[in-house]
Amino acid sequence: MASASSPHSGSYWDRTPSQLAVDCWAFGRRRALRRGRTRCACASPRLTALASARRRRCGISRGGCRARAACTKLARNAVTIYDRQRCTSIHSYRTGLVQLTRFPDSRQPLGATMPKDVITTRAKDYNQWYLDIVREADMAEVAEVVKGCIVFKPNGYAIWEMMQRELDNRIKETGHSNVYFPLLIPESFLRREAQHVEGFAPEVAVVTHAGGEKLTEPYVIRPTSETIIGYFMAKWIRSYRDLPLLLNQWANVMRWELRTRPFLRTTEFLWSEGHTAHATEAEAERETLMILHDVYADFAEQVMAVPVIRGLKTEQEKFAGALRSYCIEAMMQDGRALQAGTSHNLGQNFAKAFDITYTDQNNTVQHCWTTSWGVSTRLIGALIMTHSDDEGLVIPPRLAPTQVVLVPIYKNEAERTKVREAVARITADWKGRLRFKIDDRDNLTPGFKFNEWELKGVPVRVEVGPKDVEKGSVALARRDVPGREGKSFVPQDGLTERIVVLLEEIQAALFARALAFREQHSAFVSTYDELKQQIERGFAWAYWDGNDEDEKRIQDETRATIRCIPLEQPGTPGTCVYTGRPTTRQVVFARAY
RNA sequence: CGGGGCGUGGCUCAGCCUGGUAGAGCGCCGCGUUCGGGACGCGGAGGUCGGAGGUUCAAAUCCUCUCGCCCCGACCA
Repeated sequence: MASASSPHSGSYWDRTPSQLAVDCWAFGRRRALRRGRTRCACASPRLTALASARRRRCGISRGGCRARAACTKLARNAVTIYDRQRCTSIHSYRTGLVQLTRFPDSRQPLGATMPKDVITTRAKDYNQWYLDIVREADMAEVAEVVKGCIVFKPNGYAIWEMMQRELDNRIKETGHSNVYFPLLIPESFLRREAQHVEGFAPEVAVVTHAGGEKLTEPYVIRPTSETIIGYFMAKWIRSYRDLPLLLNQWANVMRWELRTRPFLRTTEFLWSEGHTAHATEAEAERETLMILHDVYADFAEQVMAVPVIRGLKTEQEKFAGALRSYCIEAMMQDGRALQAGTSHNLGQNFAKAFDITYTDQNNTVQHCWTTSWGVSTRLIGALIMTHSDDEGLVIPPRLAPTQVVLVPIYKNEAERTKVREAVARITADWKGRLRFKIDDRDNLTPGFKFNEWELKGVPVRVEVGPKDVEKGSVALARRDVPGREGKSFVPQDGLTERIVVLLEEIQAALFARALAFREQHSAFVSTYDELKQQIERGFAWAYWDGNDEDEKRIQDETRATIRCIPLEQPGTPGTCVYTGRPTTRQVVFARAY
């Protein structure tokens, strides 16, 4: 990805809207202008070419212009420069010698704000598109004062609250209780489980001082809570009658990542972490899978409209300290995989490390079998990258904090009164049935509001203007079909019912679209060459009978990993894509976030 | 930790090479005209130029140190 660097470098210019690209600007300070010593500087080969053509037309010899008159003339044909983020003019002299005017073939008026282009298109730069959505939909802001952290702004946090609500319901319905454990964990706790410490040690933050003194034992800021919860479970569980112990915690955790991206990977993130203890392995396994299916996959597909593949992680990819890790994997619009949730059967590893034991019916002391599972604010990233488009965020109706926005339209006081009455009548029965907002800000034009709500992903927009008041109609626009195409005019009668139906229709359409995308970008591969090609497009399904080393080698060579061994297997025999050995097991390869 | 870039009104950035009055657009505030897909005019407020030293009659600009952020890589998923 090119970086937005100084205006003198090519990359900066290459990213400005093409037909507006700009050519050259006079620089130098006023004193220089007074002395007639202004130079014209040009950037990027294309712009240089444009500028020299213009210079020829203006009768200026090479090397920029020195004379005052020439400079004025040159500048008159120049255009202002637009900055990438706001696409606003960043440089125009209104005084002095330099009067910037329109570039002849530019269709945009100078200085006017430029719509569109505030979001980089997906085709141009997927990475930048993602960041643009996060910023323009006002979901989060990079907290530049705290490395790798973000501020969850109201629009982003509201989505998290919706996720919390839905997940919390499911977690409680399946018998779990919420608890809260300390943020700080004695460093020694982490070391008790060998694989666990190996997995997390490099990325924990450690508190060494407090109260003005060095601590005798440092605390780590929890990267996850298996250890401290394990410690307390050991105290709480005495007999089989205390089992199963089913806990969930809503918390923040910290993992010191080197490379971060809003929501997808941040130093601190919010999540739900479940921790349970059971009497038998079978029961723990049942719990692990139940969470995967009934809580995580169900939430992802039914609420987020994100189709997921449920699978088992390979040894390579499993949680540090787990017996087995299961996951749900989703496909983003660039064909890369995103792990949207994990559920681990921890076996007796933590039970042994923390001495979590119980006395069974036969008065024998046994180690418990524990599980843990989690989903995080990363889901917000999954949401964005699954449904959103070049116009902005798209939120599925069941998850949308605001499902419907109503924009009243009027020119004068008389119209305003009429429209307002109609709006009151129309929305009378919305309360309790729809999550809605009425955008009655009167310092903004309707057009601006349409775009803004589209940018923010509200699923349905209703417009009510004077014409609608006369005709008894409204304009109804659906976000999953952006722009004017998604707009239709419908009668006010029965509108509420119509919207309720439409919301479900949008929900289903989003899921169907995401599923179709995933299918189009998935393929079965039988050779290593095919595998290499397919992971450029999306998911590669393949027979697999390799070992850890084979897997690592593939990752080094292709940057792709085995995302999971899907739980649904075809069951038919085939040959391993890498080793050629016969097997019935298929896996999914992909590049991952 | 290596390589690169950047710190100037709320935001995005000019100005620095060649030292001499702090600039623009957007945003914000006020008034007026507008309002069915990103409106416009006029007026206004707003900046110890990241920090500390140094050079100089004079530093946003030159020198030294320092702090911070971003990008690419390494790491992680």
